[in-house]
Amino acid sequence: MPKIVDADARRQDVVDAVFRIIASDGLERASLREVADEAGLAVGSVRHYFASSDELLVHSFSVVIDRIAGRLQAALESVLREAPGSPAHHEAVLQLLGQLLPLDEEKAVDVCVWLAFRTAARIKAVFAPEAARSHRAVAAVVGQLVIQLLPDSAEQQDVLVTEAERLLATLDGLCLHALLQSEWMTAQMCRDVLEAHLSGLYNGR
Amino acid sequence: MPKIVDADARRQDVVDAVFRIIASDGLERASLREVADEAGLAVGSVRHYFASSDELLVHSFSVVIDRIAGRLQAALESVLREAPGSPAHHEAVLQLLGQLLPLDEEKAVDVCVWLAFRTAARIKAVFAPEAARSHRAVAAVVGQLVIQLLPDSAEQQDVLVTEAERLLATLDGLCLHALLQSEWMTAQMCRDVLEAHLSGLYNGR
DNA sequence: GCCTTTTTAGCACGATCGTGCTTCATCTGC
DNA sequence: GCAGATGAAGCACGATCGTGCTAAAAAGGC
Repeated sequence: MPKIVDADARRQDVVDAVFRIIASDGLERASLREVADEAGLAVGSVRHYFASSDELLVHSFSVVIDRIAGRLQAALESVLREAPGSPAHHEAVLQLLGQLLPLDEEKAVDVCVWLAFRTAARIKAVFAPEAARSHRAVAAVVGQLVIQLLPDSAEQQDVLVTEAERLLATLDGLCLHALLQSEWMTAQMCRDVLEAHLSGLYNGR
Repeated sequence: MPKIVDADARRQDVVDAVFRIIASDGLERASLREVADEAGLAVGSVRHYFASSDELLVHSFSVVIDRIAGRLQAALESVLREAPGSPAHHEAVLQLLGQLLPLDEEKAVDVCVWLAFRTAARIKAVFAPEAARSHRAVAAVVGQLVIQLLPDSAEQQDVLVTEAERLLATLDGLCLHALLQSEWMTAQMCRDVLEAHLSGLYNGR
């Protein structure tokens, strides 16, 4: 009876439009009208798939979290497959950390949208649950990575926590700088900073 | 002839209202009407002192940059007064880096407003010049600090640049986390992370 | 006491926003 | 072929925004 449309695919098209708008014009410009235009639909159509503006944005937040967390998880498994200390292991670690940086066009959109939602969650309470989920997911992966990199400090829980938090902070700071000063914070500079941080991790303990 | 009002003081009152609104409700809520209400004035009065909304916001950005840069400069002079390696020197360095973190209520407002304007500058071109000035000012201080902390690497320009950028990234990341997850990223955690980073800097080279 | 200039206050316009609601088109199952 | 569910589109309302503009209020100089 109904007109058959792949609803999930349509929803994803709309979410992609949201991502493009946030990446280019910021979260505050991601209104229903702008999103509908970008997706080539009418406002009423977008609202057919998302009950409200908040639901659309929260769902978009959720999608970008899943995308990033999925890439992180896959990269973590690559790290765990390599022998600690080997060059391949080192490269896999760099690859993992690079998932959180805007090193190519696709990841640039993702981390930009991701950061926009996280900062917006400070003000807009509807984003808070997803922001907390995002934080837990990333912290879990980076925490496991730090445990892997600092096996000698396994008994010193506080050292592991501090180092995980330090690595997380450096990553978020790099991400911020790469997004705000892209001409200065190049991909090479990101890699140099990560190398320096890792070498400090290896030698320090 | 005129009604005598200290125009500069009035402008500062309005700017303070802008700060409070941004810190509590975000930059996008800092409209002329909200700012006027917060300052206890009428919209027309605010517009008497600031030609437009953009001028008000850009001037507010400039004020917060000067505040932070001034504190950084003063802290840098304290650092330079102490003998490198002494406990007093170490404490002065921590004090300097803490100027960029929301460790008390006053600094929390400042760094929150500061971050809001910097991220907005990615989208709103009117903020770009001040954002660039902010970046230069902070990078100059942190750069001098890194030179002071790594005298042995004075000839390796690239090492100094990388370490300055790494310290900047860690600071911005800590600031972001402290603002977004204030219950987890406490002042003590910030200090632990900074201590770990500095100890890595001392031993690494 | 009045005049002039600064300060304060307010109105009105067009633009944008989210959203409740209605209307039309489209396609499937019978 | 047609009934009915579903997708697509649009209107209208109230709220908020920046801004051009006007007008009242306040206060020092004469």
